[in-house]
Amino acid sequence: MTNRDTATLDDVARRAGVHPGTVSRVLTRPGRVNEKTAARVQAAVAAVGYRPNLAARQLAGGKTSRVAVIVPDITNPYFAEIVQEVQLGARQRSESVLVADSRQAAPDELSAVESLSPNVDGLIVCSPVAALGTVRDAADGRPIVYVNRRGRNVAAVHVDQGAVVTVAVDHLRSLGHDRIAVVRGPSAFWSAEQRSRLARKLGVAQLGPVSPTYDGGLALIDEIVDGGFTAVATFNDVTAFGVLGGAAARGIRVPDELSVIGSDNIPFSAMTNPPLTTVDGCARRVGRAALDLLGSLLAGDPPRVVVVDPAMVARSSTGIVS
Amino acid sequence: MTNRDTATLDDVARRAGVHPGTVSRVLTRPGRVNEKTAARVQAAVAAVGYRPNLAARQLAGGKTSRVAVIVPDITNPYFAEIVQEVQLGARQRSESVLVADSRQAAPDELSAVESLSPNVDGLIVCSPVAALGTVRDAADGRPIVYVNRRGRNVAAVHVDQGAVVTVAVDHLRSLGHDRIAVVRGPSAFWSAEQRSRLARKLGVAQLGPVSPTYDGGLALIDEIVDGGFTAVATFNDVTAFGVLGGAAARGIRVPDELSVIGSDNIPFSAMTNPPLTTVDGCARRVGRAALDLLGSLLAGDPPRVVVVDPAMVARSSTGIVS
DNA sequence: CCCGGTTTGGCAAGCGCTTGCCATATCGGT
DNA sequence: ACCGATATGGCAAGCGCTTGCCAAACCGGG
Repeated sequence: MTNRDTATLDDVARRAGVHPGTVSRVLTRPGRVNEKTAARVQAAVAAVGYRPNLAARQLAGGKTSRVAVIVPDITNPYFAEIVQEVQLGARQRSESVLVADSRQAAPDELSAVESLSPNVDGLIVCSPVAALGTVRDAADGRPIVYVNRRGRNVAAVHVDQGAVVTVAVDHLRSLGHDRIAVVRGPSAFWSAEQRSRLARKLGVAQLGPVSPTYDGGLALIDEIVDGGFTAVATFNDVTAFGVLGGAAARGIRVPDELSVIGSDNIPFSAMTNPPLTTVDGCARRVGRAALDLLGSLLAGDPPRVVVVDPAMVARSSTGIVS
Repeated sequence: MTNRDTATLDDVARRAGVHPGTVSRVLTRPGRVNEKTAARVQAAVAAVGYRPNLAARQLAGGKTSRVAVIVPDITNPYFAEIVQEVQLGARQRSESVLVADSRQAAPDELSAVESLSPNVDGLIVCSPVAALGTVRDAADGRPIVYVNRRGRNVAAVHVDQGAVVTVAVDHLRSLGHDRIAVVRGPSAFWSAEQRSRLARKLGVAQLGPVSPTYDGGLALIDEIVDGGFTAVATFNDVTAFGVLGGAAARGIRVPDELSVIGSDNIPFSAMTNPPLTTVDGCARRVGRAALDLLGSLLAGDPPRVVVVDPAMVARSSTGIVS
């Protein structure tokens, strides 16, 4: 039983004694209609409980009131937090969010962009691995905000990747470590490349690249031991968990014998044993900024880049060198 | 530049030498059109790269090719996995998924259902806390599949909550424990109530209820110690992490002095120290089943309930009683 | 060959909204 | 009072698609 009580523009118009077109203007073109009339219309809108039909609106005008978020892995809390934040912000603007999981595969990424684009006002693409040009083409003209990826003349919000490395290495050095290793992430990631460059500049040893997973970290332990490192900074928290696991399996005490520092500061990083020292990736701030940036793009502003500063979160997986 | 001038039904019709209405039928009413003509139309569709305009389709016919998933917390990997699985299945059916995070609050839950409903074919609502009647009303006639919540005459897929408790308690008893405590979840959750009932029936002590968070578990440690329990089964993995954390803080060795068993089997449960024994909530299976069930509802089938059996995942946070 | 029944495909009426184009009202200035 | 500029709101043409209705074509049996 479909009780389609959905009031239409015409209902509102009739009740307010104006033309439907006028109602439409009141709702979408502030200032275009006389204040007095507008008030009358608004009253009618409230009275009949009018809710615009998005499909009709999109058909006629092109506006969808929807945004898409594409993440490499929704199961990773870092991205889940971004999605959550975007969703929260979108709700405030009466927009809804479509999400797609690309499984870090360029083809999935592109097909997601391509199939979602026609039905959203804009997209937020997180840590894309596909070439930015192909993404843009797949988006069919819809504005895009990239997260943790930069490019020529594109809107983006990203954590300062150089600072991530600097902050971690500084922390470790201040603890007296000088046998420090930085773990490389998959080279398909822009962030991984940025960090690698900085590590090189800092003259810090690099391990990997390994896949940014638990197993990736686990597999690293031999290399760490063999290299005689006393501290290691991983690509992300999950990888750090792997290192922690590997250390535990080998009976290596953390932080006494090995200091481990992650990246992202996902909620779980505070729940491990020992709690993980990590560099906060500010997921919520990033998510919020991405949505705001998309909003400004939609408003016609030129592409901008927002850089957010990472912050050290010192917990118990790092300690003074023994 | 933009060769995406989106071919329309008319373009296809012209190219195939038929009426637009016929093309529409070929695309949406299998068998309604002569096979020969249909083939010609399909060829034309492929030739011009036709992609149906969802907005127009929804306006005219009501079908949206979209489903909504509402979760209490997308940041919890259990739900993230469900969303991921739904998204995966939806992609195969060329549907997209809208997600909303209700923050476990009934009002948010209802407003999400209400605002999403008009623009989706159906909804999957996970662990709702609101009264099912109000949810149904908010959905304005759209079919709903509930996850981990049962109700009279509604479609649902849920883990057998009784079995979750049974399986955990059996595991613990087989290890020799007889001072076992089961942690209650928030009574707003159907699953929490079901488990509580079973625990009572099994004659097992219950602790809490506590919020299903790390802090909730952390706070439990005193009660556990004071109660002299040698084993505790928590409401979910995150709560178990809290208990693990509390135990570590008090110098209580797990599993030697205390066995801890979680529930959900989120990926992180394998990454803790010690790795957490848990009852698998089969997120992916649940997500998949929910989407399939929604599909059958959409096809006109009557509401059905799918029960999935939980499975023990024995790891290292449980051991024989000392 | 004829006839009623069944396919098949054309036709056009919308679905609810936005927006360019106009006609009319309004208004300040002279 | 008169005039042009400007603010206001009506009008209707679609946006791309689905679908009920109907006519033409087709089928098999008598």
